[in-house]
Parts: sequence; C-alpha cells; structure tokens
Amino acid sequence: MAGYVSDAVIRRLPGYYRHLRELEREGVMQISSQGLGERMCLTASQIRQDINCFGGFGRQGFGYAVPELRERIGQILGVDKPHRMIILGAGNIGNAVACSDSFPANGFETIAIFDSDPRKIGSTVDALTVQDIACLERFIQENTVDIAVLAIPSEAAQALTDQLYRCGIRGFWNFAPCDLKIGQDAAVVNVHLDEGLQVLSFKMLHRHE
Amino acid sequence: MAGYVSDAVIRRLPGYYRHLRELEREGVMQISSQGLGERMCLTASQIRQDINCFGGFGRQGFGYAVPELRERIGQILGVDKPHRMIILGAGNIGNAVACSDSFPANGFETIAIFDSDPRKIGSTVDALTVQDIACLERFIQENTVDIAVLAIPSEAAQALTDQLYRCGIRGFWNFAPCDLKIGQDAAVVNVHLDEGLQVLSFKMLHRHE
DNA sequence: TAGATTGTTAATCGATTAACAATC
DNA sequence: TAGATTGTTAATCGATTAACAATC
Repeated sequence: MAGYVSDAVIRRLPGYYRHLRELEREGVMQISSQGLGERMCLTASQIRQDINCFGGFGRQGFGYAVPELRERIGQILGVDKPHRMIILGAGNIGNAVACSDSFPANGFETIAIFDSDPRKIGSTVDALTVQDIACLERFIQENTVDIAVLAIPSEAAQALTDQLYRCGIRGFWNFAPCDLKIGQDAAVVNVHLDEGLQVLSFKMLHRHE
Repeated sequence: MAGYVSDAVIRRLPGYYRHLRELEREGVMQISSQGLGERMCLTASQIRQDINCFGGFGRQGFGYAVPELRERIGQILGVDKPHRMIILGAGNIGNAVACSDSFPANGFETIAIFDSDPRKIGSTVDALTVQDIACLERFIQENTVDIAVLAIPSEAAQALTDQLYRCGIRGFWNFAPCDLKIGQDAAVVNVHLDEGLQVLSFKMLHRHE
C-alpha cells in the first residue's frame, strides 16, 4: 500500500488526522482538497500528493469522505490500535505524562512508571505506584510494553535505552536533551523542549528581518 | 549579518549549540566541519553552508574555534540574554514547565503562573503562587514578559492568545493541540506532544518497509 | 612553502506546485 | 451530458551535496 513515504509527509499526517476529526465533529461529511487545503494552510496539490502516498481515497468530482479518510489516516498512523507505555523517570516530565488524560484518550496508556530515587519509589503518581528501576526488566518480561518514555537526565539516557532495546522495546519517546544511538529497527521521536525554546528565542530576535 | 535563513537551518541551530557546548565541556578547543559533521551526523558541506548563513566564523586550514563558535551561535539564537516567561494554565504541563530547573538554567525564567480554576488559584507551584487569570493584563503591564507558555485546553487557546497579543506579548510557546492565528510579528513554537506520539506510532508500524 | 580546511559556486537531489487527462 | 475534482505527470523551487579556488 505505502511505498516510500518522506519524513515531510509523515510529519503532516497528525495534522490531517486532527483536522479531519474536527471536521467530523462539526458534521462536515465531505471535503475537497481545495477546502481542506484552505483550512490547513496547505495547497490543494500537496494534499492530493500526500494522500495518494497511501492510495486513492477520493472520488473525482466529489472530493473526500471525511469519516472514511479520517479512519484510513488513523489506520495509517496506527492510532486505531492501543499503545502501552512505560515511563522512565518520575520527575516533572514523567509525572506530567503519567497524569495527562489526553494521551490515554488517544490510545496511549501509561501502564507503569519507574525511578531510581528511593525517595520516589513507592509514591503514587496518578493511579500508578512508582516502581524501582531495578524491577524494569522483569516488568517488561511479564507485561506487553510498546513504548518507553524517557523522562530522565541525559547522562542516564543512553545506557537505559540500550537496556530497554535489549529487552525488546522498539518505540522510544525521548524527552532527554540528547541524541540516542540505537538499532535501525527501533523508532525514536525526540521531544527537545529546550531546543524549541531556543528556536522561539531566535524567531523573536530575527522576526523583523 | 544574517540574510534569509531557511527554517531547516533554524531548526538545526540548537543542535549546533548543544554539541558545541558538549565539546567545550570536553575541553575540545577547535574542530573542523568534518569533525563536527561526524559528531552530529551531518555532512561537512552542510555544516559549512549553515554556519556561513551568519558569517565566516572559521579559519582556512584550521577549522572553527569551539568556544567562539558556541558563543556566536548563542548570540544568533538569542540565548545569551535572559527571557522571562509566564505560564497560562496550572495543569500537568504548566506545572512541569514551572518546576523544571533546566529552563531557568538556560536563561528561560518563569516569573508567574496563571489559572482560571478557583481551586488552583492561590496554591503554590515551585516557588510561585498560582494567580487568577483575571489579573493577567495588569501583571503584564507591571512586569516585563517575553514569552507566554500556553498550557491550557485548545478551546481557550485562541481567545487567550488574542488577549496576550493585544497586551504586547510576541513570543508564544504553545502546548495546546491546535494552530494559533496570530499577527505576523509574533513568533510561535508549537509543542504538539500528541502529534509526536502519532508519528512514533506510524514509525513503529511501518519501520520494516 | 606545503597541507589542511574554509567559503562559495555549481551540480544534484528531493519536495512542492502546476497542469491536465481521467472520471465520478 | 456538463461540471467538478481527483490522481498523476511535468515543471519549479529550494535544500543538500560536491567541487574547488582562496587562504590560513
């Protein structure tokens, strides 16, 4: 179905999914590439190109059926199936991810949270008890885990990533401000919050040029 | 000094800054585009092109002086000067940003946090007291605020952004899962965590293709 | 001076946009 | 059928890579 899909297209997919869900909620049942483009600030041409990476979901003279296209893109993204996450690090970020209800609402459920700090182990975060990171490997053996959320300091990130990879984890959501070296069969998404702030600083400084 | 700089280059700048800081910490005083490229998984050619957007910081036959280049990129990013942030929304994300000490360590200081929920107003987050969002405009008039951190639900984001813009705020770090419409002279960086998770889901699903 | 490496121009590659035949 | 809009090919644009003269 999908041949090679460029990173540029992949990064736009969640935007399509979000806008189509909004349209669905608004009761809009069909939309042309033109109409969707205006809404998303993309050209109609780009929208047709993007969607056709995955097959011809439209009908000539009509456009796209909103609920169908939303569903197909959901399947392409893999968000039609649930994902089980464990959080490494019960600091500010780890806690925020654990407590958020927008992730489980979108099918990403946190099933455990780990830390190495004895003062944190045993405390509760949302409905979860912080577990000792020494129990990590056993937990992974006994439970299905799709995604590891790295919410730990940079210094610990690479060693922990290696350990998780050895345990079979292939999805990493990395909040540590570092790059991870990992096997090609693993998927990594970095959330470098500090870099986002620096880009914001740059844009503010140079916005009149 | 800097003519037009593409978004692709801007997004790489924080990576340069981070790697140069690391090199400095390791005591490396000079580096060639080749050496930096290997470290950052970029081509030497791209590194020279990127750096030359901002002027000739290198020396032929020698390479780049690490501390000097780090400092210049810091200036280009604007992170040599402090930034003052206010957080809108004392939920999970707002609290995590307020409590993090990595942002102030990099010159991004949170000076206030606001919420509209009476149960949250008056409570303390880190060293700050959650203020009533009704007091927002007065606070901005009486204090220097560079950046607004939007850590509120999507429904409230646009109206609040409009209000902040009218009060003169021109830097927005948006955690709400929506696009903001705003004047061209404002700078916005979106942190769409849910979209990152969806990209991760996609990559995991399609990683063998 | 000789060697190394930049700054910069030219070539290539990939992504976006435009155009239009196919078709609902 | 006529009008609208897709799917797809061709043209354009921009970003990355290669090459090399300039020069430290």
